[in-house]
Amino acid sequence: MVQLAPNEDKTAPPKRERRKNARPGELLAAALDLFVEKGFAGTRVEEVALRAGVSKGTLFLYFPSKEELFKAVVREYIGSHLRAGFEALAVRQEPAAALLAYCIGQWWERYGVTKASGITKLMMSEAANFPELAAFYQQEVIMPGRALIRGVLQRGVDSGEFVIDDIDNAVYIVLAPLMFLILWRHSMGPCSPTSQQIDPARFLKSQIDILLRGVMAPTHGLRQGKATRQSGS
Amino acid sequence: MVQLAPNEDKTAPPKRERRKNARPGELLAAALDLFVEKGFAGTRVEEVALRAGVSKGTLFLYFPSKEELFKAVVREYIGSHLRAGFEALAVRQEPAAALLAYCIGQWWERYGVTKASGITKLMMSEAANFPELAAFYQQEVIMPGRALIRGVLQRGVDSGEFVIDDIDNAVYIVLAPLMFLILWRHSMGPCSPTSQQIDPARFLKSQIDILLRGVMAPTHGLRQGKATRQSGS
DNA sequence: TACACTAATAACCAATCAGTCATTAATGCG
DNA sequence: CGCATTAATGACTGATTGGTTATTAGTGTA
Repeated sequence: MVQLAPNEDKTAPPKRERRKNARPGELLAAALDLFVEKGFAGTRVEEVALRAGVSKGTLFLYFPSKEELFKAVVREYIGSHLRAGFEALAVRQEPAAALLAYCIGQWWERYGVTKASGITKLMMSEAANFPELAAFYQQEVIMPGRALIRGVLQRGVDSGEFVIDDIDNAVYIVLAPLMFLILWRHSMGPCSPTSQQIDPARFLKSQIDILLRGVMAPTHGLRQGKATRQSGS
Repeated sequence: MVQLAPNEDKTAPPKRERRKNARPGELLAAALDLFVEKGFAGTRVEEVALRAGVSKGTLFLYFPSKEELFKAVVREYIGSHLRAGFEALAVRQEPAAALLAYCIGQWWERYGVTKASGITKLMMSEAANFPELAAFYQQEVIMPGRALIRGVLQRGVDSGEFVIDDIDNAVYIVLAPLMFLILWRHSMGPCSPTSQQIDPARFLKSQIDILLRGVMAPTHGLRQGKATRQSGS
């Protein structure tokens, strides 16, 4: 994998490697790691560069500033999930309740549990200090995300499955537990005694059951008593 | 109000004032303002001192470090609310559902809408970067807060009003929308277009109605269809 | 092998900030 | 009034960090 340079016959890799097309991806991956771990302000660009195996100067060769580096991370690691969501909304034809459960499940499995979800926490944390980043995130993530959930709910209303007076508020009621879970996982969660840990799957299931009960039209089912109950220790 | 010093016959107040017992409170108030506005790491102690009308050196005369200053702010502005909560739990004898609604209402009116709630957002934001502060907050706020809500829910279970299998999870289901609301208000909220603003009262009412529906024992009422619906534009 | 091109580097700059300390000046007391 | 006490100051330190740039060294080509 590492080509031996003849400068020293040991296993020493060459000091400088020219890999112009590999650098951006490696820098983005390193930046994601560190932004999630330490926040935007708390991350030093030199550390990002070092983790990506280059010097600080090289980083600025590929991204003009720390802010642009962050924006690139968002585009790379969040944009794809949103696109997948809209794709699902377009092609899946199951009932709206199932679609909602599916979306939330996918959101958790493919985003919530990953490192990338730290970006959401980071934005909530630092939006006030970096208004330009906040505006970017608002435009690039929040508005599409809200539109996506709104689309799911609207479909349920149109088909008669759901009865929702105030869809805008309902969108937030869907979002709140998801945001809370992410926030918790990336902030106080790791500091909590293990006895008080949140079980994400159980928490989400409870919330979704309660939520669906609240929006399902009376004519539709979901009458199983198991809704918000689990047998748990 | 300002005593004229004879050094200049203008309205100039004396350059130095000795007010040993007033300083801590003024510093704490200034610190709350700035911590909430800019976060812990983002706040400069000199700025806190200046806002309190003293020099940086004076601040360190009363608080040995920035971290201790923050802890003092938490004790001053959050501790009191928790004590009030436990007091309410001890003396109020209404049904548990009403007590829960009362607590949440009070929490919002007396904490959520105030500047102090920014501390909660701040901790969620910066816990990862300041483990010592996180541990302090865990001990001083989260554990008592959780115990408080747990107490309310437990009373409902004991009296037969509520049926809750997994009380620990239920505590988080009560907490999540509250945390979300605070987080939103102090982070992305101010960046949102006015058309997409959250109406806190409506949001909370919706969530509580849904929640109560989920935990009320079948024999108990709460059968009014108005639960999660409002006539809204 | 010699050369041109440019990816990569590391030293450098200017700005920022938590915490210190010698100095200064209110204040209360005799 | 005059002095001792101590609250308050602000200049200073040392460490950190975003961003710049002159220099160095891989790489492909002839």
